[in-house]
Amino acid sequence: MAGSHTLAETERQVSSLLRGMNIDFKAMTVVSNLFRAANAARNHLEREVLSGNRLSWTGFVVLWVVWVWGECETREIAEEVGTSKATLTGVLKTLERDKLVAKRRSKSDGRLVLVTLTGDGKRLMTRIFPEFNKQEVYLVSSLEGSERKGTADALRKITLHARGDLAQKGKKRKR
Amino acid sequence: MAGSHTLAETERQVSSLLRGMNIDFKAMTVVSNLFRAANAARNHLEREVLSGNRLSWTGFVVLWVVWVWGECETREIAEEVGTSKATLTGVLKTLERDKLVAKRRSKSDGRLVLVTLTGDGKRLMTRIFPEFNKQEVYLVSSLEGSERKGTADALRKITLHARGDLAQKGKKRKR
DNA sequence: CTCCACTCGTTAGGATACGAACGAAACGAG
DNA sequence: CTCGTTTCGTTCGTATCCTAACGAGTGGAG
Repeated sequence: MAGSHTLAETERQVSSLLRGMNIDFKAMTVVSNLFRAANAARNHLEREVLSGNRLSWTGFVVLWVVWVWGECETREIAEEVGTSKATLTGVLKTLERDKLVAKRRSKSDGRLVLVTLTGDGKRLMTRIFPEFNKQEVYLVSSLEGSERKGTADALRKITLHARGDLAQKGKKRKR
Repeated sequence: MAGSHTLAETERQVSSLLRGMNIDFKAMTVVSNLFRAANAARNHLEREVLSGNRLSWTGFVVLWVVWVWGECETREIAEEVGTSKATLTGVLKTLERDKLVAKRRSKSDGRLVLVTLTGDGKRLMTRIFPEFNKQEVYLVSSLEGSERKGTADALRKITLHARGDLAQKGKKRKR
């Protein structure tokens, strides 16, 4: 988790390996810092908030979506959480086993499955979300107010850009 | 993956659920955008570069570390990659099966295992890393030059802050 | 030299993750 | 109504991913 090597050291090594291949180190730095930060933040939140409550990261995100938006179709949850349908099936199985969510079939469309929070699920989220947000505050506490907005904006741009070609690919798939 | 709901909508929902509990939405926004961006970027890179080469994300990162730094102890790789030792064992097994890395025991310390890239591994990295970097450039291409530096700096701050308590916990574990 | 605490990598067991293939349900065209 | 297509969630197979427990190797204390 540490990434003990300095950026400058890494840069020197990569330079000598790819001499004359025109590597953009600035871009590399932004992207690698993105993954380092996301990893570190996720580990922090899992350690400080989730593991003590027997919750996985994805399990928590699923609970959060259903908690905020109420009864959801599983395809909506998968979309919002950012996992495949197959993964969500497994995560919901775990959450259902732990009595945190309940599933039922839609009456208007027999293919759909609707998910709701149980009483336990609601109580759990009401209890731990404030803790979770407290740790979010901790994570960004080394950033100035203006820096937070700028960072959030930049991250949003990266997200949209990365997803851009995804939408195009979806359209192209005509068969 | 989409996250179709607006921030304002989400904020309204969360507000009504936690009325009077003092949630910091700015911090929530930064952190959630961090995860969205990292997820989207990772999916983009897996789709555009890795999946065509039968490489998993972690497998690629492991190859990258060994490629840049030369023969490595497995504990160093795990540290640098950010996974547990147990996970690395499995990933190395896959990479070894695909003839991309080779392992050998250290002679000076019989507990250590040293990992090197095979010829195939080196050729693979020499071929795909420029592609990978090209996609990194694509990912940050919507950011101004100054914005890139600011974002990288902010992400570095978050990483260090998130890891801060980890180091303390490590020290406390006396037993 | 003999313990013994410590550090390695691996294993065991369970949960998460994906693409591909599948069966059930919905629904348009004929 | 019937057929073909599409859209669901699930299942299957495989690969990550974690913690905990483990066996082997190390090295200091006595």
